[in-house]
Amino acid sequence: MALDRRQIVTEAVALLDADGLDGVTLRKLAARLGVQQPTLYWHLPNKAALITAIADAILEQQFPELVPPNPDEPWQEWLVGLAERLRRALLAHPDGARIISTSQTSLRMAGISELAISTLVAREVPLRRARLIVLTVEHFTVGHVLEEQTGPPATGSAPDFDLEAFTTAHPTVVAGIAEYFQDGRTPDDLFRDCLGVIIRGAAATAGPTR
Amino acid sequence: MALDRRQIVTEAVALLDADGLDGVTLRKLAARLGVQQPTLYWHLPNKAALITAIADAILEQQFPELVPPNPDEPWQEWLVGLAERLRRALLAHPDGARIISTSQTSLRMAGISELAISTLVAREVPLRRARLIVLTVEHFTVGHVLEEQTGPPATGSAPDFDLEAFTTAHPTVVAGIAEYFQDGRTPDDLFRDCLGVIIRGAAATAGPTR
DNA sequence: ACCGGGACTCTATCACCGATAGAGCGACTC
DNA sequence: GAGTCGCTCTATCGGTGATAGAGTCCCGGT
Repeated sequence: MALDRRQIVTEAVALLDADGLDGVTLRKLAARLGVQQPTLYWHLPNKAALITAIADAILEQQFPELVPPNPDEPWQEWLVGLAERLRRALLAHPDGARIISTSQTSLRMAGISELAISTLVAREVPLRRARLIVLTVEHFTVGHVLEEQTGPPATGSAPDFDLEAFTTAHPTVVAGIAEYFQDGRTPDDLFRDCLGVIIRGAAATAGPTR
Repeated sequence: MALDRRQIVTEAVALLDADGLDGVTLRKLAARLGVQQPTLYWHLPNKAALITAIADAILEQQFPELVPPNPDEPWQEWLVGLAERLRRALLAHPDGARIISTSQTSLRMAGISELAISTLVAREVPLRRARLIVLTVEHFTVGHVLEEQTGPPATGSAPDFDLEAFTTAHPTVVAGIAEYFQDGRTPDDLFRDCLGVIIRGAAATAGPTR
């Protein structure tokens, strides 16, 4: 029963979930598939291709189909929803953001861009502005999740991190964090709020508000 | 004459410039320093620490000192300039964006955040909004440069990339690129224009325009 | 003058990684 | 039955980050 690419990618994602990106090894992956490591090279040209395939699978999971907004939904809301789905796709697996930023531009990502830009254009946003807005949202999302996932070094076990010194050196940063999360706000809210800054700017001169 | 950390980092950056991030190897670095590889472990706990040190050095090169804006400069302009300096810092070395996104939050990066947020607060932007704006700008910048540096796979030698198929599948994306660059615009302009979207949103409800 | 200790570098070696070469094997076709 | 193609195997390469533990050399205290 021949090994097929689909099965390889599925198991690779499972391995990613279990061991993180650094744990995704051709040998470990082969072992999971009950096969020797060089066998994988019959199906893949190299490891980078595997990573790209994983990136595609991660996106596919959250974007099984690309759907434009309802005709009466403002594009701003729809675009926010798209960015939130993208973020959830990246957060759904360890190092998700690292993976899609490592892989060369995947076709599926281009498909998302195509949908987003053309949707805005259909809403009479000029092409140039539509592209700027979508690029901004996409790049911000990747950058943001990248930091979300790199973020906490370890659970309370910082290597030599001196919190007290950090606080006195960066009082405003610390105060800003404390202020934001004091009343029950979550990282989801933070992402949405940052996104709001972009969308507000996008709506400002994008043409008609809806 | 003892090897010192400063010297190690300097040579590591040179090696990065020559061979890219994947070329930064403890053995190659040691060879440049006229030393055996395990010697480096007396000065560094592990390779991750080296990457973090490189990230710090890259930022230091573009931000030798952290200067607030002139009293009469609008914070919007100043923040754009800050983001552009950050981008140039990342672009100045191969894989610059990958490096700072890999390294755990460096102190120098926190210093930049501190300066930016406190500057906006001094201009009477509420703390919460100041933080949102700065986070948005920073994350966007990293995400943007990350793609700028990952971008072109090779000079005309795409692996199996079918441009024609891509164009028919993503007409709006391709049209957007063509439209933007047709009249001499540069990637620098693209970054600035995207940043403009964010800044416009930031100014919209940030309080006084200046 | 000695000598002990710490700073710094060395050799040797691990376990593991991605990748390649080339043999083997089974099924299917002619 | 012979050959071919699809797929997997064994063996092995060069390279990587990391550790163990043995020097070496200088400097300060006695």
